[in-house]
Amino acid sequence: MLKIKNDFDLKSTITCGQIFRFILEEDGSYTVIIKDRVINLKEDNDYIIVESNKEDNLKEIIYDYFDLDRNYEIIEKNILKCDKKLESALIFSRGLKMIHQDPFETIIAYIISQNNRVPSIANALNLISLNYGEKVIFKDKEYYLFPSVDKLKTLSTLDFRNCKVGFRDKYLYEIMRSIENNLLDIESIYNMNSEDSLKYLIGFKGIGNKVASCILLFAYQKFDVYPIDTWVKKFMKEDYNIEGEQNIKKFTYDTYKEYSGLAIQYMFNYKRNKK
DNA sequence: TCCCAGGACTACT
DNA sequence: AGTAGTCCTGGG
Repeated sequence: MLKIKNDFDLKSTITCGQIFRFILEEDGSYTVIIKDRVINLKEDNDYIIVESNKEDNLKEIIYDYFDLDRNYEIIEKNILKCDKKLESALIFSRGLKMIHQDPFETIIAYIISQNNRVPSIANALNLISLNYGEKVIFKDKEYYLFPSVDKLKTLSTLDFRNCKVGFRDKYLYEIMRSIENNLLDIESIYNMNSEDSLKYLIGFKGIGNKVASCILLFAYQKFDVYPIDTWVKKFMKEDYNIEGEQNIKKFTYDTYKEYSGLAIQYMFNYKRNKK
């Protein structure tokens, strides 16, 4: 068991739409599956109690995944300096972290996310894990890890289809081929700038602008990249009177520079969740 | 039963 | 260069 103290808003971070596979337990705690283990996190006053089936390196894994070593206070100050109007969104979203997800799992998850709803996406990812991932028993319950690259390489288009991914089956099959013959080098994206990595990802079938942006923000921590959805459009229209994706991109990049993705995430969280 | 929402691809102008 | 039609699933 691990006890952490941080200005970390567990609920917002897990439920704000960055990840699809999490379980809200009856006691209000959250269970997530990270790398090779199942992890349960429970708020306890100023602390978060972390339990897992594997204790080794647990602190490192949690800090890396929830981005707890980054100084968000400085980022918030910088964003605020660029735009005073974001103050209420920043206060509302304090403690929201950008989850550092596994790139491979994120690529698969967001290809499935195209033209799809959150419950269906989660269902497909759970089926893929159930059918091809390793089983882990934790507190008498069964969980399934996300399958390895090598495991998913062995699947046919039909195998993917049977996991309820629909017409995206061929994209997933093709992306596994691209990984297999090194056309898609997952590690190399860490070393690319945002513009190049966006172009690189969009070059693969099944990955368009929105999916690529999600992958870069949520798995590669490229904070100047972000997806534009209806909530972002609504916020930009209502609060800044800006319309059109190009205009939104230009405005946010001019205003928030390298933290555009984070600023947008704070807006999104505020707009979607405030009463 | 039908209808709808949700991104990217393909095949058209 | 821009755009209508199409691909599936789950829920109303």
